[in-house]
Amino acid sequence: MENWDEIRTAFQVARLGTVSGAAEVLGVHHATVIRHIDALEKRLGVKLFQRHARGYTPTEPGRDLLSVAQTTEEQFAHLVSRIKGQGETVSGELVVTSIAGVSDLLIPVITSFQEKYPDVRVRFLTDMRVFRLDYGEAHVAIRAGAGPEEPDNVVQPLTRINAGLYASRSYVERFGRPASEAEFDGHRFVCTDAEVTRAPFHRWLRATVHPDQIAFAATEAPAMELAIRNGIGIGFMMVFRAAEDPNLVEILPSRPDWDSPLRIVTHVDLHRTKKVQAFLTHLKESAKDWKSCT
Amino acid sequence: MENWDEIRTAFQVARLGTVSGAAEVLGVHHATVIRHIDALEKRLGVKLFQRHARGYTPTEPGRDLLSVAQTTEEQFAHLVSRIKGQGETVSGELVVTSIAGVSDLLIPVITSFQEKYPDVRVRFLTDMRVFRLDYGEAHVAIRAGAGPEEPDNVVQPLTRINAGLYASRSYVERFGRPASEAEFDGHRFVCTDAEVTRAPFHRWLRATVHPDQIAFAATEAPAMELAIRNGIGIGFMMVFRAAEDPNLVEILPSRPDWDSPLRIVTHVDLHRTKKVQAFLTHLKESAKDWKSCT
DNA sequence: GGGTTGATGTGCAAATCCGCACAGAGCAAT
DNA sequence: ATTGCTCTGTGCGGATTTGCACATCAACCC
Repeated sequence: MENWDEIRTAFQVARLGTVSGAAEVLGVHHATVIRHIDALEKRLGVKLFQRHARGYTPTEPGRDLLSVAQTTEEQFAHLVSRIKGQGETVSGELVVTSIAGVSDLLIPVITSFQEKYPDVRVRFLTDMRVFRLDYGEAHVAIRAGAGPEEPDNVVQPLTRINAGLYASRSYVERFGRPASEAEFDGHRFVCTDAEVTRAPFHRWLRATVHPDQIAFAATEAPAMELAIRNGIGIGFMMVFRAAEDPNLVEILPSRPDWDSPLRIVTHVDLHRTKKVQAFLTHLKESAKDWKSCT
Repeated sequence: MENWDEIRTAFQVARLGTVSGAAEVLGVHHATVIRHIDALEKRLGVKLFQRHARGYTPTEPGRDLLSVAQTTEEQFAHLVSRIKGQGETVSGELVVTSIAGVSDLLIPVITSFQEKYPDVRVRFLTDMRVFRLDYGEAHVAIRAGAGPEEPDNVVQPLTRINAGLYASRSYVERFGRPASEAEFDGHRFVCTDAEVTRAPFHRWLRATVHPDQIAFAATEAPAMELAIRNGIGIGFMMVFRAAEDPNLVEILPSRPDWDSPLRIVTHVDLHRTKKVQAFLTHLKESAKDWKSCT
């Protein structure tokens, strides 16, 4: 069955009983209605209406079409009200993606967001690969650094995430605590295994220490953290994570060039919706509290 | 929601994920599909798809539209198969109308027709007024005489229905039995009360006997029959009805100009359908058996 | 890395569709 | 009976829609 518009026209004719009435409701000329009916009947090979001077009386197939199209119209009306309504209400699905390193920060934000908007079903995705917003894979992405972005993505700065150079107490007791970069000789370090990294502190560490001093390298941040906590070597950790562990010692004072900017990235089409906007404001509000722990 | 065709276009795009694929399925150019989507989104004020170089990914409203339109397409497909199928099968409703006088003949025909086609639900209407086939009031009408018909009605002769002049035995015992029209003086007659009647035998009776001889007049045939049976006077009855009553005496031999032709009338649009054709052949077949009792 | 494939997006011409005007016909009421 | 109103039906001019061609871009394969 092709041409749903003709079904809609026939539906109004069957409902109202006259071509003129249907034309008025549909907002078209009555000649158009006649032509739609003629075309539809010709394709079906069945008369849908008995024509007479007082109007069109639906035949049995016409009454069948009437009842089917009646429910169709109601379904479409519900669909439109849902679609138009959901552009203004905060409900449905919200897909958030981020680098794994900040999931500890985001989970409380998402939790409180869900408490504020119970109708929202949040999916939180973390993966090695970068999710593509223009493929509809996520509504909001939290990314680090100043990498390139798609042209249709709107980028907003969120906060700066501070990294610090830490070692465990057991490491310090065994190897001592260097007072500055000059005393790094003979020390062991923990670094990322990835050849290319956008994290500025890792680039700094690579440039500062000799490759032989890298005692442990891993691709994932949790493994590196565990290595530092177990005393394998000195390495970078998020300040807010290290603060929770009294067994860690800050080796050098924090430096601004170790900071990594966090960006909020959304697709331009989704950025305007109330749902995304609600999450963005909630996220930025929550980020103010992060300052205290970074 | 106006313009159901655009919903259908959006449905195919959401289902297939690409504009090109939807265009091929719909049998239109892909530019048309793009314009339909653009127009629909513009009117809804909501993006239904995320556009990217590999195709269109439906957003949450787009997926909602997909599921709604999916069921719509199935409903329409079922509707079309029902409509196209019912033009070829004998099922559904069949409305038959006739003058009240021949209902005794038609009821057995309808009964055997229903036994032959159990899926058919027959409505048999008899009324004083003439039902209008072009208003869709009935599929088949059985009418008497050669009255005028609507231009779109197709007329077929069914049979000739014979009327005879009868009186009850009690009347004959009391008033005698006229051997011919010449001996009608002093006799009492039963006739229709309607000023205009299409029945030829009633016109003949009006023209033959003096109005004062009409002892009983009624608008409905059963009343006249009862009057004849009760001996009020001489009157016309259908031969097939009088044959059942041994208490009736035929006054004059049947004459051809008393016959009334029965016509089958159908609307041209409905005449082609299998359902109507099945009833017509069944009716004509049954009418052959009537000859024996007329 | 370059060619190829298959996708989206846009200007322009053609075809289709729509609206207007008018004719025809039936019903109702005066 | 006649007038008036309403509804269907059709030819024609115009406007919207469609199709075509081409540009562009991303992904894939050799």
